[in-house]
Amino acid sequence: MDETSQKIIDAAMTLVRDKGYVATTTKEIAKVAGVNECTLFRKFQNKKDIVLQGVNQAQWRANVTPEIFENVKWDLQADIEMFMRAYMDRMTPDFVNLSIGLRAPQLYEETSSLIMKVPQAFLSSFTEYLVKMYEKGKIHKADFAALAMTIFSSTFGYTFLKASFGDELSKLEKDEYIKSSVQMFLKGLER
Amino acid sequence: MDETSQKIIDAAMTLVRDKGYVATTTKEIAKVAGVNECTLFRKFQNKKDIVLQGVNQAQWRANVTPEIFENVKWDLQADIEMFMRAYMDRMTPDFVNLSIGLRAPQLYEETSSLIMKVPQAFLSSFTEYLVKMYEKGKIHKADFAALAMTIFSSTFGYTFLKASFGDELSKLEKDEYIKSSVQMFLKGLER
DNA sequence: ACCATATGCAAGCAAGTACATGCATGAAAA
DNA sequence: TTTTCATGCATGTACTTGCTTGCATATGGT
Repeated sequence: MDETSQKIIDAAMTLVRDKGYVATTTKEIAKVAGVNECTLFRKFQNKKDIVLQGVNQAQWRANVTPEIFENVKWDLQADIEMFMRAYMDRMTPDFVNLSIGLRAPQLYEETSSLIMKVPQAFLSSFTEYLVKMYEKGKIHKADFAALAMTIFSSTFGYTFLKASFGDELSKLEKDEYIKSSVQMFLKGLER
Repeated sequence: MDETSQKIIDAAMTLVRDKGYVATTTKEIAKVAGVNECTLFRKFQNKKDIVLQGVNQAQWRANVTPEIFENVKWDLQADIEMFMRAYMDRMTPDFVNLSIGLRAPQLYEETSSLIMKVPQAFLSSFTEYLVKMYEKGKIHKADFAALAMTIFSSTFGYTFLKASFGDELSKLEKDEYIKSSVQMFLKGLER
């Protein structure tokens, strides 16, 4: 990837994040990238191509993969905190807004599976973790997929609400939120 | 509000929900409403005006207000279930998608406070409820604003994820989700 | 010195977009 | 019956949008 193409992709992704795919014009992409508009079409087939190449770059993805949950300590409190923090550290407001900016009918088909990968990675890793904790006798029997969904939803929900409304909805800091949530989850899980 | 204007608003809101504000054209609004395009501009100042009048109509809002939480039973399990169900019944996938469709730079300033009202209503009502439950000696002392945020986030998160990905992310039904979540929340709250 | 390549610049094009207007028509109110 | 009003229809306007093209210039490799 040459420097010019990268500048174009970065400009496009930034704009999509800030105003959405449809509202992002090729003219503005060129301006932000500091290149002439026709250069866009020499480097890429069309506007959509720019964004699709962007979403396939590591730096324009929230890097939430099953691997980041590898070093679990088999301590419920520490591990749930780690899971939540791992998600929140990677899924920054920028990535939340980018995911929403990509929600255009013209793109949805090609990006939705990619966008879904992050929640999927979290959910399956966490469900697996709970099952193993049960096998170790550390938590009592329950519907682990459902509990994983609850804990993920609350993590996702907080992240999304913060990205959308900032401190206007809740002034609660990430660390406080995690701590207080985990306290409640713990008692519902421990045997 | 005459019938024609209402048809125009309904068409506009439906399209904004399905493809977003910027991608929604006046031509298509007219087509879906079954009127001539120029009629739009006889009834409304401009495209934005149509949508703004729409968001100010009750039927285009998820009717989540503090009043819906009035008939609490002061029974933790029943009440949390009621709170979650009340939100989910009103905040349908259609409303979730509409909220996202309204996220356009041209509209954001005038609609964000309206969109935020629903989470605000839920959060403040639920925090208030927890405080009263504490005063009644039914739950132990905790950071009630934080706990309310956790429970709301998980409710919001599930609703949003379902609206976005349907059953592809989780096949969990609403009722199962509520039941399983509340079980976990309960043990973390009860004294 | 020569040449390939990348880019800027200017112009343009076809389609689309929000919005406007003058006139005809039909239905309802007077 | 006459008048008023809402609407359709056709046409138009000013502007934007994605995308293209031909030519000039600069840069760096050989």
